[in-house]
Amino acid sequence: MNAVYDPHAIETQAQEHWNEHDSFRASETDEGDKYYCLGMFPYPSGQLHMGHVRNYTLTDVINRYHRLKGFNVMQPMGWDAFGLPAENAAIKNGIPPASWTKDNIAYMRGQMQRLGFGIDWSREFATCDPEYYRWEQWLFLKLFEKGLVYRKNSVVNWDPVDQTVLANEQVENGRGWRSGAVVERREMAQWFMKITEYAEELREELDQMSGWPESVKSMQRNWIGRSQGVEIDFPINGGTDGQDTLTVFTTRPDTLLGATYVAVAAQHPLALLAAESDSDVSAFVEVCKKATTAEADLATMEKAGIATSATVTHPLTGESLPVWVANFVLMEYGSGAVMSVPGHDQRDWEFARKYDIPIVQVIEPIADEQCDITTAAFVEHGNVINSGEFDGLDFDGAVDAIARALEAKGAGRRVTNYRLRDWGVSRQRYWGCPIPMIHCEACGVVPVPEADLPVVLPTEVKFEGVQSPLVTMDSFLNVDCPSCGKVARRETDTFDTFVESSWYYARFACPDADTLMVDERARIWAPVDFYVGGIEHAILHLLYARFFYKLMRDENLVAGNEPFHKLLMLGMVLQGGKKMSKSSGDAGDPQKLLDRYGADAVRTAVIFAAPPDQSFEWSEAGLEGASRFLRKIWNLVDQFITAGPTPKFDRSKLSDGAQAVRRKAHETLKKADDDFGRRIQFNTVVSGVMELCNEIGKLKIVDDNDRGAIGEAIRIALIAISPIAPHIAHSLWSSLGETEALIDVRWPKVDESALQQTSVKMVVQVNGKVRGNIEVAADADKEHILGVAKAEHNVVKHIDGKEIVKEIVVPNKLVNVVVR
RNA sequence: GCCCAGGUGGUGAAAUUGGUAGACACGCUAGCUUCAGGUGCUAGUGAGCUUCGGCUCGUGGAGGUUCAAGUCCUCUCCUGGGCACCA
Repeated sequence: MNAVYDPHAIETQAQEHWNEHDSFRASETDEGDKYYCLGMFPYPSGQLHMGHVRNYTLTDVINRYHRLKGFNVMQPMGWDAFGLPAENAAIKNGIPPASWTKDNIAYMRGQMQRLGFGIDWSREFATCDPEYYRWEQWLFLKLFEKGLVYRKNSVVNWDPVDQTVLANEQVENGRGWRSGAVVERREMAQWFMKITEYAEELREELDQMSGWPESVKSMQRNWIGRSQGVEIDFPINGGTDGQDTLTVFTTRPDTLLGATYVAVAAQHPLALLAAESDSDVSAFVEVCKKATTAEADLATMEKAGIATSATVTHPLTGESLPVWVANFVLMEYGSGAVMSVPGHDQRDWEFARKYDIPIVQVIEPIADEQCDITTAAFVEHGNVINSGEFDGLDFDGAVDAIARALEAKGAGRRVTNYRLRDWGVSRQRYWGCPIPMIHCEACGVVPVPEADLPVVLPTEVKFEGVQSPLVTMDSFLNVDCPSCGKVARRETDTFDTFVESSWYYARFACPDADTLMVDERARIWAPVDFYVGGIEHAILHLLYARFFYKLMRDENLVAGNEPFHKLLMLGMVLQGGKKMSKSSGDAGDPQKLLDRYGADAVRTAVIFAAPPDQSFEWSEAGLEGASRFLRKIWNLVDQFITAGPTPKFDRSKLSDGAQAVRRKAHETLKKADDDFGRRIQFNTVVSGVMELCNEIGKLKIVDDNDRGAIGEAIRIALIAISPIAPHIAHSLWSSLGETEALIDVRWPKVDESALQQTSVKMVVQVNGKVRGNIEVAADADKEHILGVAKAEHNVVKHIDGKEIVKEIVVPNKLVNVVVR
């Protein structure tokens, strides 16, 4: 072997070995239980950033560890290839999105190969391949047949200057990012998937998903947002046949008698009706149109509203309540109208204060809680007051009594409501999967016949302005109506790119399946055993993917109900305290780090920097240390080999020093196994191996028997570090004279006898403060330990002449003597 | 605004079940080696005090539970992620 660590030479060699032996080719028939750990596939933005390196290194570590444990591992890679950045590049540079994307993929694939990931490249695909996206078109048609897909109007951000729909990201302070024009809300017919049909299953199953972090399950639960309450009909005074009741949903029917007004969204039919005859209302509705569709903006904006001349009748008291139009009521949620109880809802309270609407108290506290509705709403549950026959009831009693009273009058009903809305999948963009629908003047909307799939997205396009080229492309647009045969127009909207990422993990099982979305191999590899990706995907992507898995299950394509058995949410790699983005420069580009330090050092540094679930600010500082550590291992093994081959050894005849190193080696092996397999914390594996190497380096070897034990310790260090730094481990392993390549080796067994200690060090505390250290026999009893502890000279100083109140002995850890 | 995380030395972090806070590294300081160095090695490195034995303080902040709290409870501040058309 070379005496100097040369990462580039050994990394090339190791990768050549793996390629020649097809080490990462996954086969359904290989021995061992299948294991499928997947990192969320990347958007091919140009080059890898450190977030990618971290994600796929972690995935590679987990998969390589499972290889060592004898599993049949499948590690694929693909490309989430549709999306906005490709269009932006096309608009800016005139390069068609398809070729831009292809070039990016080629470059990033090269970087991944350079990093030595154990990927089965035979399974690679990009979501912009028609052979891939044809199957989501196929599924969409199936769902259309089943009634799980429908079309309705929905609000988008409209840029009146560029005449285009904007993504929320493209709206900056209410203005279009390119034109600077004030963005408007505009209604458009869009395709929706009925994810709400699966809301209960998606919610309920979370309780069984023990492999998912509680935080993610909690976020999803809140997102689905099941709430039980009552739907109440308020008759509209002077209403017409078409519009004679206003329906609201509330989770607090116990406060119904405290309602002093009702509020509707600016897009609500009642608001639009009022706007026709009232110019002030009309002006307010216009102002509300000039707002983005983002919920965060709605929630933080100044609450505002306007009274209409309309009134409704309280279903129980018969009282007349005014109807207000308010900017904080969401048309998308519930019925787009709320009853307002300013005494017991803080937002209603602030609104009532602002507009001088009466505030009535109908709930009083049970215990000694603060309640003064002149200063704030009282939002806790309590007992009903000022509510006639319902007075004195507690929350449950009041909900029940009021619901029954409403039901008896036919003015309300108990319902379960979900916050989750159906998934709008239409995007008015070019670079996406065409929605397989046809618009015929005579027949209306007609699905593309299955035999005509895929509807291929034309890739030879010229961008003129910001509009999708499809809209003006006759060769794409014009099509014979499948129903009547007359000339019709294709749908020019494409799918939300979340559709592609909702099922790609199953396609990796069988990327070449050409007669089915996924074939029987998906029943072998799916579900994914371990899914790894950024915490920013905790809700949307993971919820849509779960939804799609159930859709595929219902088409008899996959086994089980959930796509991801275990889930690891990575913290973000930050830059300047923020999520890394393409625009933040090349500081995140790993290329120059790879060139300078090599793949193993980059991998080790990114693993050593922080535990996986923690966000961290990227810095190159760790590279130097990682590189130094690898050099240290190299030199250690080099010195060892120079002294000759590894002799056999008798574990009973080791020197004390060699015995201690051997114990450390087996401790490290045991801890690494636990860290890799159970704790999913790999930075401590690196530090563990560092400690082991430090101890090996310090030991003065006395004889050949000791040398045998050191040879064992070195091998343990190499195996333990191999998932993280596989190239150097591969190289040194063969330099040690091992004939089997490290990639084919199995994780060794811990020798429990090596872990045994004859004596243990313990800490002695007096009143919880450390006052000394003692060493006692490992099997010493409590009395003996206490005796030694109380004899320790510094302990004596602190207990002398005091009364001993309590003595606590925690075996192998500490003694605490409590004195007075 | 709502939901979910996180906050520990100069820096990245460790402390797994309530039991020695700061392992392992980076950086810095001093010394040695080499000497051209992006080299290697040794020692020191939380703050303050010290009679050099030790002592006091210390995990964003305030309170609490406990023999014992980074860890559990209550409140609070700050930072990050998500909020349905960025992926």
